Amino acid sequence: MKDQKLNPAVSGLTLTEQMQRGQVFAERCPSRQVLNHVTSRWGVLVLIALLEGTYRFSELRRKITGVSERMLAQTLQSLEADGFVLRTAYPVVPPHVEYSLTPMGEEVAVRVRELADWVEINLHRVLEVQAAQEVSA
Amino acid sequence: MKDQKLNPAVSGLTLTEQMQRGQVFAERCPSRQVLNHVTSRWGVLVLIALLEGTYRFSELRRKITGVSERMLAQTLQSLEADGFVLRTAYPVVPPHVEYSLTPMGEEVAVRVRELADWVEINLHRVLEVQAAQEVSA
DNA sequence: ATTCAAACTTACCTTTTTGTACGTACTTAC
DNA sequence: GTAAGTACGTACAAAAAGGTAAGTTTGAAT
Repeated sequence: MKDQKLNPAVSGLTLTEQMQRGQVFAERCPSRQVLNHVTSRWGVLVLIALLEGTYRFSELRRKITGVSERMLAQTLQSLEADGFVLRTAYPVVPPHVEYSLTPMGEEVAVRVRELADWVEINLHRVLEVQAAQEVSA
Repeated sequence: MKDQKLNPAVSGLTLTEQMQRGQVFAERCPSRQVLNHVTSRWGVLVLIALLEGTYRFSELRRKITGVSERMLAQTLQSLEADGFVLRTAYPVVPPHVEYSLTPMGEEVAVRVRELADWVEINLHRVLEVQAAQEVSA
């Protein structure tokens, strides 16, 4: 009931949400780990890529410039373990494996993409700040 | 005009945004670095914390359980360099320094918090998936 | 006189993450 | 018959991130 004491941007959360909120600040909360998976260097890019549709392993590798096979495999596995990515393997030779988002994966990916979009769109503002600080430094 | 070919979640972007989109997939794009700053282990937590208001260094340290002084200082510096965090030092002894979000910082932080909120609120779903996979593994 | 507190910085060391290179199994292309 | 493509696993090495502990500065409290 003392919601108004908080920053206005914080209001709009239900009581349940309020109670859940703040757990990330706790050291041992598993939410930190899940968050680390989706915000990991390659996790972010994989999620955004898969929002566009289904991709094969090597297609993803070509799309996400700079990932090693090892890292891509590892990232996909952790996202699969969290239930964000669906792996479909067709038992043919050469192997054919498709990756897509689960419904839950889409939900996170949308948020991740919004963040990435903001960064891309506002990148020039950040670069301006950085440039301005170099001068005054 | 062929927006409909894309995943519906992707539409709603302007042409300019469409053109900017995809730069993150390029290896050397600076947006990747900025993204790494805000999605870094401690960066996420600092941004969310500062959405609640202004904090002093040691207050942040107590709030974000598990950060070392070294990491907190480093994180704050990179966020300041990107123009997301405003550092205000009062020349008194002992030192008094306040950290808050710049307008630009609030914009990112809101997105970061939405992502973190989703994770916290849906954590149980993730844990259920993880538990189910352990059985079948 | 000694301790404490703030907000760091620095040196040193450990842990985690990431990359490189190679191996695998099988088939198609040259 | 040799190379290439597919989707990885694995060993080793380098790089990056992170932690620990100590030092700094100055005034106020004990």
